[in-house]
Amino acid sequence: MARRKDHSPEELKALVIEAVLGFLQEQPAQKLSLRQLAKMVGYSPGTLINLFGSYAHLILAANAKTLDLIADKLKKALVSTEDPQSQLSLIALEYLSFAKQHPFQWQILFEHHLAEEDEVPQWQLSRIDGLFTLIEKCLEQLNPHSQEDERHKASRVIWAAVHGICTLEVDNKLFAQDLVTGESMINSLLNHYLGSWKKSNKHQGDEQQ
Amino acid sequence: MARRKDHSPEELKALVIEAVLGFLQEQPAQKLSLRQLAKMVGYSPGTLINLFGSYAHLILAANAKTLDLIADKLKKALVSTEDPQSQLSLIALEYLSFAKQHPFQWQILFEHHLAEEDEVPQWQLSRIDGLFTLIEKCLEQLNPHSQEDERHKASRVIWAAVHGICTLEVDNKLFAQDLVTGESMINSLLNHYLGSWKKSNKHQGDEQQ
DNA sequence: CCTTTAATTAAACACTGTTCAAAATAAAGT
DNA sequence: ACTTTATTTTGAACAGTGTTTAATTAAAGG
Repeated sequence: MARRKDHSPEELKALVIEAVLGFLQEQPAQKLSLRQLAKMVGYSPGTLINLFGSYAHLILAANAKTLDLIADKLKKALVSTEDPQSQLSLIALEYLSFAKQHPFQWQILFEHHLAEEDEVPQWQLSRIDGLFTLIEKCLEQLNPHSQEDERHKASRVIWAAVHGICTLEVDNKLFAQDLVTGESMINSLLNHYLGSWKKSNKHQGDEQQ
Repeated sequence: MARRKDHSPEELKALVIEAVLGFLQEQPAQKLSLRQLAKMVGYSPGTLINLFGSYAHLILAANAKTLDLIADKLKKALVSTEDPQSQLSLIALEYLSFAKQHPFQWQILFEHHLAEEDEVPQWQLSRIDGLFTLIEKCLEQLNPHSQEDERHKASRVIWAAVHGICTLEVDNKLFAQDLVTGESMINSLLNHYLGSWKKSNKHQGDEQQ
């Protein structure tokens, strides 16, 4: 039992990740396991472990793929219009759309925690940084007189807020009446927040008291 | 091996929940297990299961306790000032403060998912509804001319946004420079969003396009 | 005092991720 | 072509998980 070489390591990795994401299209992450994943791709559990290092790192690799898919969606949405506020609105709605279409894939992306002894790898961090840069560029178009640290902060606020809306929508924890959807909440958030933000240039109205 | 009656069922439940929350003060939820929890309180795993029904429902009971603790904190913060915007700011900051002080307890509160076959119990839903009512009352003071469905939506937007900030702060996924803290983000969010919201009464400026 | 009732648990069950030595084969060396 | 080396793959064992169940025992009722 050795060297079947049906697949190269990279091929096998891609195969496994595909199996993970396929599974998560229909069942939650709790029901996924290394052993049945191994059965799906026709290899033994041990093989998958010395491919990825551990089950946790296997999930991390699948999450990296998910992040790439999301980044692609957002970048495609970005080019469909010129107006920066519309751009922000579109990428936020695309973000929500992905979360709703792939709820389990979305959940595991943010609920999977590595053991604290090994830190999140660099390639994962730079992926996220790229998404923030996307937003900051919109903000710069929206208010060219804004300072970089203002845009830095606003990008975090906006993303965290949109992210919160998506999370609670997917988890069904908004307890909102039917007319209040994730989409309408994102519109409300962006219109009010950006409406005020783009007017507040020379550092006033941002801090309270 | 039977009927020790060292504790009444309610006493034992409280004891177990205390053990859960105590454990989560120092270790993440993944490292908690029914078996070592049983050892902590000096009972067998089976006893805990027919007390709570299952491990998932045991965690749910601990989460209910957490929600009560949070609700208490927020209500106490509410009475310390009269100004509605300050009230909203204070309860949001208290919410963040709890998340930072009890990160693992906080995480399990929102990352624990019941199997879809049994729905979330009613007493859990009404607890959350109470928190939304808190916010809606502030919004009514902030803008007495606002309509109920406007406040309904705004309360969801604000809470989801604050919640997103807390989640990403706890998970260390904001990737913000040192000056941008969860607190400063909450201030930015509330000042800009509420600043625009309280002026937009008669249904305008809320929907986009 | 005996019977019934109910609480408690040990043991078994079917899982889980991980480790490791053994097995199998492809590639390299002669 | 044959041997050796190196590498990939895995089955089996291990320690752990939540859950079920039959057996045990203490308390309550008559």
